[in-house]
Amino acid sequence: MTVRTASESMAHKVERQLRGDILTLVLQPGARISEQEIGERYGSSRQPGREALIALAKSRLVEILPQRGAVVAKISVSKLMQAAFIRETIETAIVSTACNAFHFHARQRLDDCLKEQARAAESGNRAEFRRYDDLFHKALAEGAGLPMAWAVVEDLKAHIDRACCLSLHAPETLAKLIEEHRAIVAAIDQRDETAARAAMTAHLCELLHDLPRLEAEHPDLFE
Amino acid sequence: MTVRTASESMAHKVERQLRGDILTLVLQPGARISEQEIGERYGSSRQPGREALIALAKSRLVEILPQRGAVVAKISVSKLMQAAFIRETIETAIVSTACNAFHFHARQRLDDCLKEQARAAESGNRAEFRRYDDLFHKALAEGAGLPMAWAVVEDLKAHIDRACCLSLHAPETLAKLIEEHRAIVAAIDQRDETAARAAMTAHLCELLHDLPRLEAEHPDLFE
DNA sequence: TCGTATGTTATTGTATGGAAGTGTACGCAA
DNA sequence: TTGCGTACACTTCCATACAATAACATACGA
Repeated sequence: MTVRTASESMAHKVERQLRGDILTLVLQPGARISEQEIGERYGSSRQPGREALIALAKSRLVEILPQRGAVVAKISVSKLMQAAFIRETIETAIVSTACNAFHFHARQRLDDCLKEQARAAESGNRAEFRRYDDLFHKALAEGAGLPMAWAVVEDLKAHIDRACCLSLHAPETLAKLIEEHRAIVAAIDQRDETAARAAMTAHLCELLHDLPRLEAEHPDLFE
Repeated sequence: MTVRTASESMAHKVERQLRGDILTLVLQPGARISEQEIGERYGSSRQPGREALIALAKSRLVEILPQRGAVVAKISVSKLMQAAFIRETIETAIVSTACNAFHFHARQRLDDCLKEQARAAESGNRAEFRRYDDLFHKALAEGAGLPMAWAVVEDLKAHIDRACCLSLHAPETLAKLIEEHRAIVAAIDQRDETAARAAMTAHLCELLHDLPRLEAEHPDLFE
């Protein structure tokens, strides 16, 4: 037990896997989880499980009830709307900045992401699609010289992602998302701040359309 | 040992105190700290010390060197500038929102903060002044219906605060800060978004003037 | 029946032992 | 002197033992 793979600590591994299972709704909102249980689930003792829970509680993905246990946080419309608002605020500022100065090597990464994302969309690999979606937004932030901004957004995004997981996007929706990414890149290349901000806003709004329907269909997963 | 005071766990207490000592430069940037040492310093065993270090590493206030120890993060101009940028982005969005709708009970809190802050400024109590400064910004966010936004800003603010701690403000500077707060409130009362955003931007820029001087005077505290 | 007291169980919170990793000092040979 | 190898000290990281606490069930008395 506890054979550490090269560089990643057990605690970090448990945290990463637990976060993944929560974000993909493998662990459903409202589920009770204990440190012990989490440790066993991912092949460790209580201690790494405990650290994972504390870490995820900081992102508000789990709620720790003192002396009693923890539960996977339910999807909160309020938290989701706030996260979406803050995300839009930050990401529009990112693309604004990107229009004025963009690091060369990050520009290349944007194209790579677009390509890989298109491939994932074709093969219907949603996990891969999402991964490159994240990498795209990360590359935008880094290109604008604002890596911390992505760290903030990534944390907020968790609350949005679980809702996204409920609304299974059709292939044409995936294609549309890629097109929106292209529009953002085009606006940055032309240094057109107004267009870039508008493109980013449109891109992020995409996700909120279905929210009322989702809540109606899955009332038990919402707060 | 380990007598828990009602509701706060030892781990949480150690984290709070350690954060305080780092933000006020009692623990200087660059200082090496171990779990053991932190535990002893605040009267606990290694475990709460460890949890505190992990928590503060998440806010990037300490850097954990795997298998080796931890150091108080040096003040990074890059992180500081990014934090300031993101903070300004979020807080201007907050006051924009506040102009369109502001919760009544939070409005009262704003006035309370202004009053208490003025009192702290007169008596020269800087810690108290800061505390009400935070509460003011928090009340703004909550009044706008965006408590999560404050949570994000509060975390980012840490990087800015340490630099602020270096530049000892004169009493007239404190008065000026309060005046800026008043201007923000006035703009919100008049529902003047443009003025509110401008007032907030001016208020936050205040802090960055001294930065080059500070870095020159304390090169060892910077990255 | 209702409310209170008590015991049981599950869980966290804390302390501590031990394994493994990292850097350093030292000795020794070339 | 320089380079190398070994031993050592220090630290994290994980596992586990123990204490404290909250919730629940159950028993008891009014």
